[in-house]
Formats: sequence, structure tokens, C-alpha cells
Amino acid sequence: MAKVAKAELDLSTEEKIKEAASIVFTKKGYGNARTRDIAEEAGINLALLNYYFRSKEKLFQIVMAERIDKLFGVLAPILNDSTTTLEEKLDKITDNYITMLLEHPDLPIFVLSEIRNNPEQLSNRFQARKHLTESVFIKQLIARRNDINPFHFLMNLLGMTLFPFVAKPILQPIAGGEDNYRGMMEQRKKLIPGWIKMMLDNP
Amino acid sequence: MAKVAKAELDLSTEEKIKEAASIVFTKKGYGNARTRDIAEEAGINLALLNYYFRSKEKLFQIVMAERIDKLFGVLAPILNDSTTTLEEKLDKITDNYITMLLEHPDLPIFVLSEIRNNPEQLSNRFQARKHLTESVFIKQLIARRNDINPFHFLMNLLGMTLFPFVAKPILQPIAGGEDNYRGMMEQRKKLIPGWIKMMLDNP
DNA sequence: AAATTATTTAATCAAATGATTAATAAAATA
DNA sequence: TATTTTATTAATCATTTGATTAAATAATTT
Repeated sequence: MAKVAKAELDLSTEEKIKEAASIVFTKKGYGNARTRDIAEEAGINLALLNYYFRSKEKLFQIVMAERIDKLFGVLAPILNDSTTTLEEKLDKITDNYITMLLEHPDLPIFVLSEIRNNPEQLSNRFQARKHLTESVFIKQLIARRNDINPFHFLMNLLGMTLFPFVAKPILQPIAGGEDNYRGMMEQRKKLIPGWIKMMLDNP
Repeated sequence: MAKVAKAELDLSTEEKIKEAASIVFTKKGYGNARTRDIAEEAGINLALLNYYFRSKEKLFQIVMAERIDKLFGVLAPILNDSTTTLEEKLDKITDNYITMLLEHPDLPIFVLSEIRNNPEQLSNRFQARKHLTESVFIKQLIARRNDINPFHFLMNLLGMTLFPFVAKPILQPIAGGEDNYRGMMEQRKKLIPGWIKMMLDNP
């Protein structure tokens, strides 16, 4: 086999394991995930997992970093865009988040519960406070409402957007099943920005 | 020792284990919790744990049921109170929830992530849909706004109230430390009901 | 074609962990 | 008080589980 094809094969196996790890870790969490589960999910031998990624912990770190990026990657580029208004940012954030989370509904609960298990290591990685405080988004919020801590509005935005996914196992049956649930999430793409704007405008 | 004193001692040991289990399970989740951790936390021998509660799983079921009660017990009695207005309910829910969660901040993430691990068993326990749909609260919401699915407002209320605790490890540093975080949560007791009322009033 | 390197597997190890057992201590009962 | 029941412990078991090893196979290079 030629060199390119071999590299593809390498990548394929390594990627298969990473993909499987992502699925199993995200579904069960670190503590409940067995390396054997991951190997089976990837369709490979258990030893291969350790051959490619020395240990469960190492594999987890890689998966976790990528999952954190996925969850917060939606937010980061929008917050510091100085070409968009506050309203446009709100529209984008809710739309992008809800679209992504309808594809990956168990992402938030996974990331948040793993951060709980290891706050120092996982939470401090991003120096969120500084980055956020100096962001265009927060400045725009302050310019609009200097009487309320801007992080309140961020909590509201994230709470209304992410919480329905964090609590999906409870809320989906309440909403009347998967289809109704998805329908409501689609509605929220428009509703949430409207509500936030309302909060900002009414003193 | 007299009978009463003995009963007290029994209860004390059993309660000590349950209390320890509650602490360890809530902090680490089922999969990451070791029965030895629980025994140590309770200051008793490991075998005693199995003497009182046959297995880790059984002990967990008991703790879990009690934790679910704690998390949803705040909501249930308020939702069906026909003597209070919608506004009063909103005030009570946020106040009671935030007060309770400042004492037990890791409760929501624990319950929600365990429900994710076992949705059928834990989520179906409460026939939430029927109870909720027929609740005074939902009827009051519909009476006020028949153009929007009332569960949207419930998601907003719970999202704005619970999410800051679900995401505490991330938000607390952003807020500027524990004291600032608590201060903001206290503010939200008044802010959130105001925001929800605003959503209900503005068409 | 032979040698070298990379990949994959079956078998196995060692530690962690949930659970049990057998002995002892304490308490209740008769 | 003697006996029976209940509570507690130390030691140990059996399984699970993350990880390793040594051998086989496949791919690549020389």
C-alpha cells in the first residue's frame, strides 16, 4: 500500500477510537465508561486503545478538550465580533447553539458534570473571566444596561438556551415526545433573543 | 443500654451511612464513588455498609430518591396551590429554589447527570407530563398567554434559576469568586420573577 | 526477496473494588 | 444470669477493569 493510503489507514483507526471514545464518554461519563466499551464501540481490540493512547486518562483528556471546544466554540467567535450589533449576536448565539445542540444534546451535561469532577483542571483552562470581561459582547451589554451586572444577562441567555438540553431527559417527555421537543427548540431560536432584548429594553 | 438509646444508635449508624452516601454520591456521581469512600466518610467499616444496605446500588437508589425529592420538592407544592396568583408562584419558586441551591449547589448537576445515565428508571418515575399539564400553574400561564406553549416559560424559569448552579464551576470564577457569585444569586431572587413577568406581559 | 517497521491480537497481570464470611462485641430477651 | 439476637470488625473472595506482554500479521523499506 502506498504511503498516503497507509496514513489514511492510521488516521482511520486512531480516529475510530477517538470517535468511539467521544461517544462512550459523552454518554456515560468518565467513571461509568469502560475502556472495553470504547474498544467494542470502535470495533477494535482493547490493547489497540492503549497502543494508540497510552491510557484511558490520556484518551479522555483528548476527547474532553475537543468536547469543551465544541461546547464553547459556538460562543467564542461571536462574542468578540466588533462588526455585529448586540442584537445580531443574540440571534447568532441562540441559533448556532440550538442547531448544534439538537445534533449533540448530551454535550452540555457531559462537559458540565466532568468539570464538576475536576474543577481546577478543566475550569481554569480558559481564563474566562478576563476574556469575557474584555469582550465586545459584555461591553455592548454594559453600554445598554449599566444598572445590572452584564453576567446576569449571560446567565439568562445560556440558561434559557442550554438548560433545556441539560434537562432533556426530563423535559422531553413533558414536552410530549421527541418531535414536540425539537419543535419547541426550533421555536426558541427566535423566542430567546426576543426575550433577552425585552429584558435589556425594559428598565 | 436501654431500648430507646439502642434505637437511637441504630438510626444514628444507618443515618450516618446514608448521609455519607449522599455526600459522596452527590459530589462524585455513582460511577466515580467508591463504597470505601462512603464507609470512610461515615467513619464505619466497609462491611457495615453492606450489612445495612445490601449493595452500593440499593444504597444509591435510596439516596437518589431522596435527592430527587429535594430537587423537585421545591416545585411541586407551589405549582398546585390554587390560593396564590401566578406572580406569587414565580416569586416563591425562585426564592425557595435559590435559597435551597445556595445550600446544595451540586444537587442539580448530580440529579440531572444521573438521570441521563438511567433515563427510563429515573425520569419516568414521576409522570411529570400529566401532573404538570393539569397543574394550576400551567393553567394560569395559559390564561395569561395562550399564544405561546406554557412549557417555554417553565423552561425559562428553570433555566434562569437552575442553570447558574449547574454551571457553577464555570460561572463562579467568571462572577469574580464565591462571594460575588452568591451575591448575584441573591439578586436573581428578585430579578428572575421580574423578567418572567415581563415576558408574560409583552406580546 | 529479505529485512525492518508498524499494526493488531490473544492471553495475562495487577490493582481496584463490591461483596461476603467468620469471629467478636454489644444489647435484648427470657 | 443465660441465651438469643443484633451490630461491628478484620480478613478475604471474586469480579471487574485498566494496562501490559509476547507473538502474529501486515505493511514498508532496502
